[in-house]
Amino acid sequence: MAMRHGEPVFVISVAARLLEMHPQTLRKYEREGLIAPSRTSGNLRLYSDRDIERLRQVKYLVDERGLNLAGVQLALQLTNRLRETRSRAIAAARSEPNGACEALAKEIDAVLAMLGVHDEGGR
DNA sequence: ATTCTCACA
DNA sequence: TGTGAGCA
Repeated sequence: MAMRHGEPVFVISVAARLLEMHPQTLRKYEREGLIAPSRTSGNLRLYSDRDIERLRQVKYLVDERGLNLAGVQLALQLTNRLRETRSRAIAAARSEPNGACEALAKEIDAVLAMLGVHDEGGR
């Protein structure tokens, strides 16, 4: 009934309530380049469930780990590169007999977890 | 009723 | 950082 990912969207008040954050904070994060919600033709911000997950990660990094926004930016970049590297490791594991790539993927998952990525399916 | 941007202190 | 004006 609900497309499991990608597009369905929430206006800022709903997203803020879901995340227990203020709409103002969400706007600021966008200004700082941490998130890029889509917009309606009337310019209203629309947050997808992917955006919500990303925002959850940001919240974790800020509240639990004490990172400032520059730190979050870095963490987000590290997350992207780690995910890319992880998919390569998975692909390599499929063509290599030894379990080295599998182990590598596991290690990457552990690092992603440190960055606040509590994955759904992973990737 | 809500959200948006901009401006001011 | 927060609050309010004026708009869509």
